[in-house]
Amino acid sequence: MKNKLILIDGNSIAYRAFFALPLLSNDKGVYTNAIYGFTTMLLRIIEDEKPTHLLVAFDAGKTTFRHKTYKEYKGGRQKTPSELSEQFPLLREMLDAFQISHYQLDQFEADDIIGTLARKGENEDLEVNVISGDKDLLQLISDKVTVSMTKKGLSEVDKYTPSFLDEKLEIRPDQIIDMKALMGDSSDNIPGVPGVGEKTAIKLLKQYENLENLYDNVEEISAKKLKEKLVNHKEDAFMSKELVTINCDSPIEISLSDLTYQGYQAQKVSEIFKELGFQSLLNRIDGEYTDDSSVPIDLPEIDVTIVNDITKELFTGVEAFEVEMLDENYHLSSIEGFGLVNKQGKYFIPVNVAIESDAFKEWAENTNNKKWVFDAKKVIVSLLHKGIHIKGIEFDLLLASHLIDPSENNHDIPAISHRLGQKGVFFDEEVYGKGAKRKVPELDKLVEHVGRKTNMIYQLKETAEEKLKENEQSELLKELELPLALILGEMEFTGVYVDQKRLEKMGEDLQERLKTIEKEVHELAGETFNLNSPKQLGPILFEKLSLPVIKKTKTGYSTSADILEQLQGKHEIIPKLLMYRQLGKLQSTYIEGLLRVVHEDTNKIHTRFNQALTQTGRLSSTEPNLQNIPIRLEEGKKIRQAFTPSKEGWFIFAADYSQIELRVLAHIAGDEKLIEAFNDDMDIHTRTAMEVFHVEAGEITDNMRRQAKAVNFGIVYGISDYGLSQSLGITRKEAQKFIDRYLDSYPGVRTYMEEIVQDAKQKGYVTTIMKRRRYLPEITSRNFNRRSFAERTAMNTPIQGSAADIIKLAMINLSIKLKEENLQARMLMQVHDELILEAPEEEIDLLKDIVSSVMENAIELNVPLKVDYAFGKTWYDAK
DNA sequence: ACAAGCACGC
DNA sequence: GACGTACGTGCTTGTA
Repeated sequence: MKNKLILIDGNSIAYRAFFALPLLSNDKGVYTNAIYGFTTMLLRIIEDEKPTHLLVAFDAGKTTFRHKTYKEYKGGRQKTPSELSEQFPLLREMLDAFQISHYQLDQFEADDIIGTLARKGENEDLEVNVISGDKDLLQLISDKVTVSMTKKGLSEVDKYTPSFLDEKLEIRPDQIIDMKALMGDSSDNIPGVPGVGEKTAIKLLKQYENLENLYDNVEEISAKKLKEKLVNHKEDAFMSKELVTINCDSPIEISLSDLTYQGYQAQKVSEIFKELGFQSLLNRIDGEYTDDSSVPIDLPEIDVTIVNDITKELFTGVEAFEVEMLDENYHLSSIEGFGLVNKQGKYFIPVNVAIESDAFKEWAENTNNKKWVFDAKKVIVSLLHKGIHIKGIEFDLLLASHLIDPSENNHDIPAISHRLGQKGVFFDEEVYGKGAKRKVPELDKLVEHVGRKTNMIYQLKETAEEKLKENEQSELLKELELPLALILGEMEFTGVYVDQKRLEKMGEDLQERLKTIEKEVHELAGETFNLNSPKQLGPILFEKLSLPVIKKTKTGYSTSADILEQLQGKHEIIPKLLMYRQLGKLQSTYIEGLLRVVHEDTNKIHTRFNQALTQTGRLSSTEPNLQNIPIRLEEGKKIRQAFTPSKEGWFIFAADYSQIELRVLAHIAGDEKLIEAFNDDMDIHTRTAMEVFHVEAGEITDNMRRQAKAVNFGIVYGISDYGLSQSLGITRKEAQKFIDRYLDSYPGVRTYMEEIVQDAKQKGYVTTIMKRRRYLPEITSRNFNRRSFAERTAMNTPIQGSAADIIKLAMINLSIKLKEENLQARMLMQVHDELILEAPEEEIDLLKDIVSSVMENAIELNVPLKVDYAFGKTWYDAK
């Protein structure tokens, strides 16, 4: 049998594994996902490919010989996340256990090591296979060298041979470097020729073979723009070619004979698997060494007592408390048990023991008993479902973690504890399994897990509070987010009544109209197809009906609404498709979707507001999302007729802030003109139009106001010139001109924008009025796009985040006021800048005053806050 | 189970 | 025909 050499691009595969897998960690809190992914791949290679020679090559360090050619090589790259870099030493240990050679070489990259050894192997007549996710390596392909390219994830690879490459890209292996030289590579910061992408590069190479010949004949290129760019960036192109060319003659100190692979020692490998917690991989190892006494977990022991009888003595007045559920939706999920940790011990309380106990209820409902929890709102709501009104929550680890750094997207107890430097808790997934396999484990496992989690809350409270104190955010948690959690919990528990009959009736009407339109579209198309499938629709529009292609997506033709709108008038199928889309959305998301989440027992919708998710401090809403119920188009707005008060004779009352973000901007920026505009209570879009177009109020056309509105919108949401150009259907240059003129008109805003970016660069973060924080590490990136995005975020987050702070303050004050006034009125929903309540008729007049004054006075700014309100028999009518 | 494409709100 | 473009949630298709 022929000898087989496998060369693995270590960095590339580790990166892929890291991003493809969830952030797993073992019982000691060490992250293991990249190692796990890497190892499964190794096992598969060893089993399936049976290599005789094997090597894993790594990149050496920061600088390489390529940096001499180009200082900016790989510039602007995001730093390797620490969660990944900490896995590399362990990965090397793993390779040692497998007795697999691994190698790195100062000043050279893994690519060069692989290239050099691939050529050597080829010369010795070995069958060579390179494994990587980096397309640059395709240049090594030959009759004897194949390259396996990981696709999404790790389990799938494309095996590139010369013929496969020809089939895919229609070029030869040696042309890869010419292609890359023309295209550039933004991830490695290789410039290439701007405006040339894969398609153009290949077209050029088909005609001219290589870069040198292309430039010898550049004069004959007819496309003017393209030729100009090629000529202007000739140097870049040749330098890029040099950069992407793999050095196949690197000064390596190892030879092929060092790479011989003779199998691994099962014992060593299984030891390291156990250390890393790779239970599932243990039985994939050959050899006699197996240890079937279930693997002991060497987390420090934890002693959790199961409580079967609750007495007052169980409580000390300060305890960590946890409600354990397997389903995210705490309105529906059953409770598996409660965790309780105090200075006396760690306890697990079975559900019935707790809720049938008077002592438990007394403890929970007494505000003097302080509770430290994870996700206060979940605790509040799940106990409300059991008739218990828990009070005295003075710390929430989830909310604290989100305030400390909202960009962390994992706020599980294990993830937080890892960040705060504590170990000793499992991920839910490790204990419960995932997907369809998720289930409640045996009691002792459950008890231990709940005990560990609750203990972690107990342990981490101080550390988290110290961090908050450092950031001056203690008040933000205690006075804003925690009280808000209680209010949101009550809103969710109260729920919103929906008129199901009305929804069903609307659904039936829609169904008929959809069917009619579908038939008409099929007739116009001359065939039946699935209207909901862009994949099927694309070819019909752009091939069969020959409509002009405006935009393509990765997988085919774009058929999005803005594209279809541009095709209006070209074919009578277009308006029908747009109507079908509009009605189909209503039917699936808002009629069927809402009906699906109505609770049987209450006939109401009980959303969940996520208080610890967004980067700016806004809330979000799920199951259902009550923050995106249609309003713009009349057809969709009718959905709101199904949202009605829950009691006879009551009304829906809705109040919204007028232009709160722009008012906040006026305040923060201290811009005189903008402040004046709001003091005079002017129509802000008209005012902006006057400033931007230098005309008097009377001369403003509808179109000017529309454009000014889009610019204001852009300022509020931090969109780019590109974003503005899209929303106005103008060029990017024109959009940029609008932005410039806006900033000329409001010089205070310009100064603010400049200063906040500088400030963010210096501090690394921006803050809101209430000291909410958002870190912007990419603001110093050398990558233009990343940096620009961070800059816009720096400008926008204080505006949007402060607006979010203000409405939260208003909700807290309103809740207090409603109680003081002994009103039955109650809040039901929050939609970023508006509050929706329900109230008995006799309270409406009072509410007009109370709600608007509480909202307007939530905070003192140097511009007035303005609130509009309305009420009606349904949400639709409250307009 | 997951990605892609699309569409709704602020 | 470039690369990526405010924030979210949730639907349907299509492939694994």
